[in-house]
Amino acid sequence: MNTLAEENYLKAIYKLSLTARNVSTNQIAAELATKASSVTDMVRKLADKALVNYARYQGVSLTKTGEKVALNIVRRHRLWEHFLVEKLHFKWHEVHEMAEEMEHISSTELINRLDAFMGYPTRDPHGDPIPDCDGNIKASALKPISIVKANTSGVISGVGDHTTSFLQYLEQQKLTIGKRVTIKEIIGYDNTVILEMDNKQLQISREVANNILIAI
Amino acid sequence: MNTLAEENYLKAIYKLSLTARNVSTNQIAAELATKASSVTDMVRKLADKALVNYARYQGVSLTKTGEKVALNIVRRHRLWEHFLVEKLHFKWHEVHEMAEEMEHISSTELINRLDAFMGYPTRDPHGDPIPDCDGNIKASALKPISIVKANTSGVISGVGDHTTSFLQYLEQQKLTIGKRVTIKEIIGYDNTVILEMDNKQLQISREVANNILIAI
DNA sequence: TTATTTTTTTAGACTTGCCTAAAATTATAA
DNA sequence: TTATAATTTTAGGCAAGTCTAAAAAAATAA
Ligand SMILES: [Mn+2]
Ligand SMILES: [Mn+2]
Ligand SMILES: [Mn+2]
Ligand SMILES: [Mn+2]
Repeated sequence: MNTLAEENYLKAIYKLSLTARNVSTNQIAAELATKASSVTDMVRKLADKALVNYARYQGVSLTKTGEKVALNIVRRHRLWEHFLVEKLHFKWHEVHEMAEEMEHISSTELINRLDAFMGYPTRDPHGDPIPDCDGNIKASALKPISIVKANTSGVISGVGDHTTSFLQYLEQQKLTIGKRVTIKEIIGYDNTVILEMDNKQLQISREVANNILIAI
Repeated sequence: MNTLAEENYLKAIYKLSLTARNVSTNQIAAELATKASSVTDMVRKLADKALVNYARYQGVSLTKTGEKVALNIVRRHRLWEHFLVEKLHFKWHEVHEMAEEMEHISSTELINRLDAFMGYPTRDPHGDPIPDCDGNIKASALKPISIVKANTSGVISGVGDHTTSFLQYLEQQKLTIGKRVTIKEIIGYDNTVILEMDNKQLQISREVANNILIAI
């Protein structure tokens, strides 16, 4: 149906569309580590296939069809990540690169059986919601720790940064999905956040607090 | 390391090498449903990478390195087939196409964990041996039913034809891996074989008998 | 052994996806 | 509002992998 390159572009456009209605050529190029001119070429092809809306110099958005395709790729990516962590016991920072390859395995039946095999998980190892087989996805109302008020308590439910180094740091600090934390104080000077977790206190930087998402 | 196309060529050459020392351009073209001229191009590239021995008009053979790479692809293919049947409950005739894609997932650690997850299986759903992580593979001494003498008994342990239609036919007849059969008689006229299995008699054609492999 | 057929390689071309450099357009600043 | 800067597109090109048609080599037949 769609080539590997096309799938990667659609997923990138989907991701960028979460924080912008119209995605720019340069944003896509940065996301995919490619050049703006390559993006222009590909976006034209995707527009010909009616997967994106595109007018030159105006940026790109997914069509309804394009969004469905993108959600399907996201579904595959996240289900494979879940499999790698839950069944093959990889750590949450180890799975993304493998899932980048596995998300392109095309069989729908395969992915639906994988879903069933794992008991229809709703979230991937990083807390991101897994779209169902019809492309429905739960928009989770999570907040970065950095913006909640002092004395608020919540459960770590997602991360805003998926890099290996960040995930490894969180794991080392035991700041993992499902942990309950209470924001005790935000220091005015540099926005350092003082947390309480497991009856112990710990401090995290503004940068880290920005990338830990909690459900209140 | 190697591209998807290169991997497919190496696997094809490996397969053809099981029944010929030097594989011809046309044989590879037929196996991969491509043209002889394309094969010549690719075989040159593989020779440059020291994965095959090649001299024009002389055919192709795998180098030691090339064989190791090929065995690794075969390992991945067969482990994924085993996963699809044993964990996701696909039928043995449904898994080959999916495994054709999955065999190209590159992580060695992934495949080793998958191997462990399934308890280090030694054979794929079609009875073919699975190479271990060092590329060691057991050459199985199986015989087609068509060449054994009357009153021989053996266990179905492999198939010589992996097409969907053949596998479906075998399943319908309950002629599956692990079943014990006794060859009662081979009719001289058209080489029809009369078998006994589960205390019942059944007849199979010479063609079918040729493609059922038994261990005696 | 020479002629014919088959196999394999070469030549030239096409598509996909990518690149650099230059031109066009849009955004920002003076 | 005009000049400058940033973004985006166009133009031209390259590598991988494929194809068709023609040439070369090898195998087979007369
Ligand atoms: Mn991921
Ligand atoms: Mn994820
Ligand atoms: Mn197979
Ligand atoms: Mn098999």
